[in-house]
Amino acid sequence: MTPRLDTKTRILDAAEKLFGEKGFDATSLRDITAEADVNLAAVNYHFQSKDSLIDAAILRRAEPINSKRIAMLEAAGPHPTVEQIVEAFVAPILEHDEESMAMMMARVLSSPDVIQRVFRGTMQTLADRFLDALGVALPELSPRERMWRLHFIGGAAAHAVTRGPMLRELFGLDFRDRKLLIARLVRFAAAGLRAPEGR
Amino acid sequence: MTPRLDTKTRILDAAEKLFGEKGFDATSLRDITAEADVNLAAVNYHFQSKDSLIDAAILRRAEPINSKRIAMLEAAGPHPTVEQIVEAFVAPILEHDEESMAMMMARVLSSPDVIQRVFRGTMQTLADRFLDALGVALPELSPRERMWRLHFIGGAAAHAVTRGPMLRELFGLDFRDRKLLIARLVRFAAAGLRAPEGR
DNA sequence: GTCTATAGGTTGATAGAC
DNA sequence: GTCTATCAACCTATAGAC
Repeated sequence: MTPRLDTKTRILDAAEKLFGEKGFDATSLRDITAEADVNLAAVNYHFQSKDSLIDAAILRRAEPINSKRIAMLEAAGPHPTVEQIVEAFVAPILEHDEESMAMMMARVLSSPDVIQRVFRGTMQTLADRFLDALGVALPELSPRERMWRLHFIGGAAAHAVTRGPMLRELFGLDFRDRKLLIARLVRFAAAGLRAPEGR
Repeated sequence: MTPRLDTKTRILDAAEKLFGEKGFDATSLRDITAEADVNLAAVNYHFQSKDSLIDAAILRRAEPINSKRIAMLEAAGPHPTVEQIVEAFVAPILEHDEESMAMMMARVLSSPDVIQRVFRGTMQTLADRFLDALGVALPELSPRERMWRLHFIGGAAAHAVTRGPMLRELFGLDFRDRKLLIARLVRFAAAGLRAPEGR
């Protein structure tokens, strides 16, 4: 039998699942404690408030993901291709084992309020790192155009995750499709990045 | 002086604004009636429930937008270019006068629950229409690849809208930037659509 | 660390006077 | 059609026993 995880982890796991499924505002602490099979008061003991729990749930995943992004980018050497840059940017979100986590991250990307509270410094330095890499691979693009295109790619990735379950309902998709989806997105995004800037 | 709009319209306007800013779940009926300067009970008189109000607020905008999408696609003639198809798909969302509406639509796109309840038939027929047009312009792409790429573009458009206000904080953007943003997105997406499918 | 109990506030919805 | 007043249900957060 699997040992019962400690309360704090159980809460985080349940919160992540429900935040992804229903969103942050629609998920109550009671929903979470029921899912985690722990007492309501345990939430406020281990975390101080609902907002702190949201932050903790997000940061538990965002940190390793962003680390992996940087690692993949550096593993590609000093002159990564456009494809390598894009894959380092999107693969760590899309390939993760737990779908619940990807769903929660998609919620984050589409909630300006949460993003502003949690991501501020972290995301900015990450974006700068990738914008620099893009600047080397595609020196003919203006900085502003690079920024917009990186946002487009982030939006496409988030959307792919959010709509994933719905699309899986329509077509039967097996587990290998996650790698295939990454390949699709990389090809699409790399071609978009290479488009001439125009005017 | 501008005449006071009727109560039903005032409620819809206020709901749209707040839904876009805070999301559907985080916006209470009291928030809405305060913003609209109408009585709380008026919401349940004109609309039956909060869910019905959400549906009404979305459909008031979705219908004209989708009509305009189809109109732009048909205005491009029987053999529209890839650029014309993309522009017909994204411009009606991005170019609309009221930012509040664009924000609300972005919320819809990132809420699987709401999308499933409201859009089911409408969005499916719209997507089919654009997938057919893409099939003519890019016959070498498989139907499934076309579908994924259209989703990527929808996600990029939604993301561009959601992050718009935040980006506007960082750089000073004037009102002409909406057309420029559309041009950027069209160029990026058209190049992505033309990428070879691979394998 | 985990529980019960409850405070204190907000929510969506409605009944009924005007 | 619009208002006041109110209900029942829900929420987050905390105090205090074990």
